[in-house]
Amino acid sequence: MKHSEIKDHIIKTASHLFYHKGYNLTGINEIISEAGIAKATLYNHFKSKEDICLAYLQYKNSAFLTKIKEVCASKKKGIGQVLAVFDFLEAFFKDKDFNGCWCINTISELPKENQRIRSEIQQQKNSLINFLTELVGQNLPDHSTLEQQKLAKQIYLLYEGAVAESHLHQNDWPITSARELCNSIIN
Amino acid sequence: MKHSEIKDHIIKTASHLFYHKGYNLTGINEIISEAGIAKATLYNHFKSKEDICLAYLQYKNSAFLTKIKEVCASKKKGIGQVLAVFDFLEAFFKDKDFNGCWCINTISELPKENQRIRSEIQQQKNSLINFLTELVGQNLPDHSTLEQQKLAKQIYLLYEGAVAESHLHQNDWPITSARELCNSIIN
Amino acid sequence: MKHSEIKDHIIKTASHLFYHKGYNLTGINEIISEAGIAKATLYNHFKSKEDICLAYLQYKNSAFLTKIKEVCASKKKGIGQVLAVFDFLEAFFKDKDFNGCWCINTISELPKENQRIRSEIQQQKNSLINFLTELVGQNLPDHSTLEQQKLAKQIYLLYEGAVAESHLHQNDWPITSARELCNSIIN
Amino acid sequence: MKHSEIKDHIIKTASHLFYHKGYNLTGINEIISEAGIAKATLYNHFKSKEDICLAYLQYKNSAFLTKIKEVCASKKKGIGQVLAVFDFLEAFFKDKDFNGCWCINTISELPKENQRIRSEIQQQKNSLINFLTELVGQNLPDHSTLEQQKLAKQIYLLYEGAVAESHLHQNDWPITSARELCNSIIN
DNA sequence: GATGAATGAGAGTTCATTCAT
DNA sequence: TATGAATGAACTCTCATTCAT
Repeated sequence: MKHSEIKDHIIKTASHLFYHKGYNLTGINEIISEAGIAKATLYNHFKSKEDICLAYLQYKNSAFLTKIKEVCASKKKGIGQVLAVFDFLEAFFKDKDFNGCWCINTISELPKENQRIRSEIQQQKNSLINFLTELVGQNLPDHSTLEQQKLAKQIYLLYEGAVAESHLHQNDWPITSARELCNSIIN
Repeated sequence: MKHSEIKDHIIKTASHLFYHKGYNLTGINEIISEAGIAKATLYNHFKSKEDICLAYLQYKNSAFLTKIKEVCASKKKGIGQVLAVFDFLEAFFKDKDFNGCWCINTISELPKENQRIRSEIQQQKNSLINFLTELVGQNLPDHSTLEQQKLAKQIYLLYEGAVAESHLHQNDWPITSARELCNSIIN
Repeated sequence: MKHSEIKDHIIKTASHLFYHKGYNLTGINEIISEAGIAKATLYNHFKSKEDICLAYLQYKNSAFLTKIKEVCASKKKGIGQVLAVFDFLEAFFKDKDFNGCWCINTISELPKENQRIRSEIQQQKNSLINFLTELVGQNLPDHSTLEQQKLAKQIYLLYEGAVAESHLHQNDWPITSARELCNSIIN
Repeated sequence: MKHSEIKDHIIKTASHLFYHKGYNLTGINEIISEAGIAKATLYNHFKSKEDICLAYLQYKNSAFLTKIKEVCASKKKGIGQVLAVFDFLEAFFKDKDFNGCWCINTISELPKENQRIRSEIQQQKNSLINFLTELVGQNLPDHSTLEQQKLAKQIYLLYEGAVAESHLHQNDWPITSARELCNSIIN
């Protein structure tokens, strides 16, 4: 395995564990034994557990953005492309891999002082808002830019609420509910 | 101090620490040193750390429900009483004690297997939905019962989203945004 | 309940726990909750856990001597009365309450320095040897006093081995085997 | 020090403490400070205290079997080789390291539920019975196989009784007594 | 005489990280 | 570069005993 392949392998292994068991509840030992590497090898690729956390967040977000954009693009232009974010979420929720939002999960586990992770998470959320703003811009051209921005934030709020609550209640009604509400404001 | 006073004292101390530092990052040692009691004293009052966690959640929720009901009741009957949940949240957010939702924070830190805490949290969220349903029922009597229930869930989603996102972004725009969206659907 | 009745109640409760769970593995809390008394009440009757241990040993030994003498006395005079110690043991072993020898069990759990308990146990064992010496003296009068003493000690050894090994192997072959060997030396 | 050397070092240190102070009365802290290693180092070599206990029992038994076989083999073939088990015991008793039987001592300290340790101990005892059966088979060839097995079990009982009682009474008369009785049944 | 709340000391175990090889 | 052994600090929890009431 090449150097970067090992790193990828570590990130994937750690991501699965962090996402499903939680950051603090996943030990370094678990990561290395799952990844089948030596402890020092892990520390050759990452300075600390926190660095792996950062890589985990980026890995998750990157895959997420790719997928959600894909799903939206697959729909016919117009309102449907906007509502597609909830179609994506519905599928995401039904996937056995679903365990809520990695950002929310992670931020809850870290001390307030940890600015490094916190700002990464804020950036990720901003990138989602940006995507939604573009999506609204492209598909609801009749609204003013200001209104588009306002709508994007509201959809973002609905999306975030739906992720968290479908996870918490283990039920997809929050997604349905958010979708309906979204539909009513973009018509 | 009487038995129950000590217990209350422990709950308050632990609650502050759990809420602000996180459950896993708060050690028993920190709780006892902050509370000024011996370790065994704590364990005379609580069987385990998890039991303290449960008491913490209940303490938080109880205070929360009291306060939000108070704020809503203080407004003039009608739409205002419904929107008041966001007034409450605005004040909550501005309080220096604000650190997001204790339920969301806590559930992120616990293993999936922990059904005891998870179901407490689900119950708390359901009690909020129930409150919102009553609130809508009393203040928006023109809607059908079914529509009232749907509205309550949507407001719940907006509220939850606003809590999480104002916390995450350290900014109150999500509250304002949720309030506006709420306003638009109840008019 | 009278003072001495409470004491008896504590001894019986503690004895059951000590005998079945072991001395160190039985906590004071377990004793009081099982006995239904307050912690300080226990300490009003016993200076320390060690004192309860002493009372436990004496309680066990006293009941044991009474019973074994009873069983032996119930047999027709002669060899049968001697072999009856193994009849007693057989019945003891089959009792669901059987958990080996309290003396051996207890001495294994205590530091060498604890002379108080150790000498109590040695006394108990000597009282058993004395009983066996009497038993042999009364039932095997053809042997010399010296031979009787030697026989008594050998029977004691066989008895002790049979108790320990039937307990360890959870099987009564050691009792049968000891009985046979005993039979062969007293004929 | 190599990995296995450290492990051996831990086993030896723990064995000495377990055997002389008892399993429950020996803390992990005592083992590590005596062994001069860090706590986590110990837990890198052993999963739990119970695992160290198992290694202790095996270490003791292995040394015991080696030694007793050696002593028996050193005698001239015949009755003497059988009686040699008590010669071994006599020497064992006189050794300042003598503290009774590790199996009996340990089993007394453990909860009934601990099948892992209990079965190890039963195995060890069975291996002793097997050795005695071989010994009798080789040195008392005139007896039938059945009689040999019966004899072996009786000698086992005598041996076990002698170990426990010499330890309890801190006197070697039980060994002498057992030896004589053994002598009388194999002639 | 009876209570139950409080305690200091210590239990076994796990953690992320480092370092010599 | 890759390793695995070693670590100090922290973890949750339990113990027998005491003391004010």
